[in-house]
Amino acid sequence: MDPKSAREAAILAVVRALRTGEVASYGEVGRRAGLPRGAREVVRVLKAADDPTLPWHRVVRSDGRIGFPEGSRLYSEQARRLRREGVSVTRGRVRAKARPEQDLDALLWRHGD
DNA sequence: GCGGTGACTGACA
DNA sequence: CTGTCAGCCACCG
Repeated sequence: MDPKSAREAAILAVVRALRTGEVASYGEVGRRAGLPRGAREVVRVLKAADDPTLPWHRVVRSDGRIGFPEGSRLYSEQARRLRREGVSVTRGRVRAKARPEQDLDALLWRHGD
């Protein structure tokens, strides 16, 4: 198989594997797909993807912010989809569901803030 | 081939 | 907290 579509397939598989309410950064998706410096390629693949069932909204920046400029159409689209999954989005900041009893947040999103 | 670009990132001020 | 900045890398004109 040609290596280009192999990379794309790997990235798409990683994104599709994200479960409801789970978020990952572009860089993290790249790493899981075997591309340690692939953040920008993840972006390219997401942009080019035509699959409407692809959960692209679960991919955000490494600092926990949404990749689009606040106020843009895609920004609100992503924020809406995330909130519908129980992910809070405040002032551009995304974080997984707060679970005081479990430490799921740290597990999924080791941010150490 | 070459320079510009971007849904990025980590480091630093 | 907010900004730069240098790396990064596939794509595009």
